[in-house]
Amino acid sequence: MNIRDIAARCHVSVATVSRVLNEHPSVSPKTREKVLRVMREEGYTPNAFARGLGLDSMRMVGIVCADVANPFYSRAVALLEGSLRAKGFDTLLCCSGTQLKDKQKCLTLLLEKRVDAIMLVGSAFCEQTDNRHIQRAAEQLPLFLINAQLPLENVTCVLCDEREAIHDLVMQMAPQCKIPLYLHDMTKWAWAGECKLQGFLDGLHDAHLLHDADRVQAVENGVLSAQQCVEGLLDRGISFDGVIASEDLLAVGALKALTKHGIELPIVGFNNSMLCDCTMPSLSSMDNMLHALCPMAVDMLLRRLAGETQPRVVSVQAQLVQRETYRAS
Amino acid sequence: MNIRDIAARCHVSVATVSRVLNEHPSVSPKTREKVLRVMREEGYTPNAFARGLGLDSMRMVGIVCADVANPFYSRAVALLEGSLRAKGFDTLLCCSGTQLKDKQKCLTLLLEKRVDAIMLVGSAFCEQTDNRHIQRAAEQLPLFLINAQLPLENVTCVLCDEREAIHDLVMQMAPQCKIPLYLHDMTKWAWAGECKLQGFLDGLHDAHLLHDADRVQAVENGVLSAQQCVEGLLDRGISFDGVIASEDLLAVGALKALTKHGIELPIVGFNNSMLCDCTMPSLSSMDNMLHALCPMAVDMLLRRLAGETQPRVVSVQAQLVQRETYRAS
DNA sequence: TTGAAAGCGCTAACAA
DNA sequence: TTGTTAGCGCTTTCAA
Repeated sequence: MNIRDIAARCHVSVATVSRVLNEHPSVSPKTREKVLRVMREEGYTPNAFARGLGLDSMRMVGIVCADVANPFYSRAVALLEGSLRAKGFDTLLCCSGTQLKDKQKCLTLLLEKRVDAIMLVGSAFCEQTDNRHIQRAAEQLPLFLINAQLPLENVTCVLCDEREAIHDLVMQMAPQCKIPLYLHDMTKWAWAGECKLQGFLDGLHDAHLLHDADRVQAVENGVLSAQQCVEGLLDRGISFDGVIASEDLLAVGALKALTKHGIELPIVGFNNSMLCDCTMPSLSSMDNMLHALCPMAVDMLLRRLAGETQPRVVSVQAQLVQRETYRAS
Repeated sequence: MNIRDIAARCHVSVATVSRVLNEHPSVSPKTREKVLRVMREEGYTPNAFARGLGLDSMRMVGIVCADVANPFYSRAVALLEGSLRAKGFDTLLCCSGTQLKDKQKCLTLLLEKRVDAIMLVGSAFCEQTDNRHIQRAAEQLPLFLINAQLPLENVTCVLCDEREAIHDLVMQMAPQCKIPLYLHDMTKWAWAGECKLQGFLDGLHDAHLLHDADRVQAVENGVLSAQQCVEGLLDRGISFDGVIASEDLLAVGALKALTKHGIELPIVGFNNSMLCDCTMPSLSSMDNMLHALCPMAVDMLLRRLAGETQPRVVSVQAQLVQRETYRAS
């Protein structure tokens, strides 16, 4: 059932049917009613892509993340999808994994689908070496990086300043934590991970705290790994008086280790995930403001599609959400 | 840059370029090379939808869930997306929310996009009253329900038998739990919720356990709500000797309440989410086998697209994952 | 092995 | 207000 069938059944031209579809004003009410009625009767559904072909816009945005099963990404995807849908855009979702080759393939697929824009979620898309695939995509359409930064022409970055977040946190905790511990997720190199780590180091420096080899612990991204790490430190008598983690999951591991040893210390995680309310005591955490970043990115996209020029980088400040494991004094 | 441009630059016809694109054998190696080279030089990207228009398949599947920020749904979406991508299908993601009207709109949108199939994730899509929108969609294309069941023609259901899961769990726990408590998520009516609840009631009956008004507690979907509920019971001196929750989140709340009161009881959650490893003690939970369900659904979809007839309902058994809060004796 | 041309479903410019 | 028609980018049939 296509526009021609409807036109025939109504004894009008396809143009008239098309006008009805697009709510064009210059159709007589009578004709409009007839066309609408027949459409309803026949259960007609217009073909969005046939339309898109001519209009050169599929009203579709490609969202890419490494793995939408990861709560951080799924949150971002949910927020982006919602904002986009509200503006009449559909979401083509690609979980790319972390292999460069697969990420490249995702971008190619999206370009073939002629999406109106691409949003890459997470700093997994900042390669250390080769970012030409991103550059190439950005030459064809608006490309946004969510919570990541890349100095490429035509790439817009909307992110939370995580270096600053951790830096300020160290400073803020300094009165209570003279020898803080930083749990660094080393599962996979990531730009964001490096930023946070740098924030911690800068914080140590600016707060005039001791920086020795034990201050930063590299662990795998999992509760158990963090827990074992912290227990190991305790067993070896390595002292610390507070924990900052690059991920809530790691903070949970630290909390478990400390609780097991009957020790209570300030702990702050990162991402402000649902885990924070699940521990005892509940976990304080840095919120990277996805709920603000994502709608902002969509707004910027719309303006860009409308022809307005937009800033290349927008960065917002993280916010500490205080729960039981740490409160600023 | 389109197929005609490439054809012109190569001094061949568009048909030949098309054949190269589709790896059609009857193109001379020399011609093929030339065309491929020019494509590369010009950075040509074929338009997937122009292709789809003719072939009448967009190689795209619509996945709908109420909210992909919910870890249960995001896990399912991730698994489905991965399986689909492996078979060359892209995923159009729709987070529909729980309003009937929005769900209907999602289906309409997907039909307009001429997706090859639709997968509805979660029992939020089993309305109590009106499922005609699903029926209608299923008349146009293969439609799958993941972890939900609806007695509609042409609708394939792939799910975990959650009634049985809870039923068997009650039976299994009976030696240790004579007066189990069931935390029922009443945030929103859902078919799956009713199934689990029924499973609990059936379990009580078959295990010859007492069924009184206190056995089932309806709570909101959140840690705090469950925690307050259980604390309330404790305060009022209502006795129970084990907790089963319809969601891990609720189990966490129960665990918090009990821990706070220094009480240790068997607790089992549902979904086997990442929360289970985050509590102390770690949470035992029923796994509804999404990692099996989702690839299975995709397999069935492919067979169906290939013309094979498939069973209307496939149901798998849940699996208890034993951690510290409960082990079968 | 290659090319010409019809057709996929829709929009919009132009005519009437 | 309505109709005719030329695209949009690609595939495929039929001929050469």
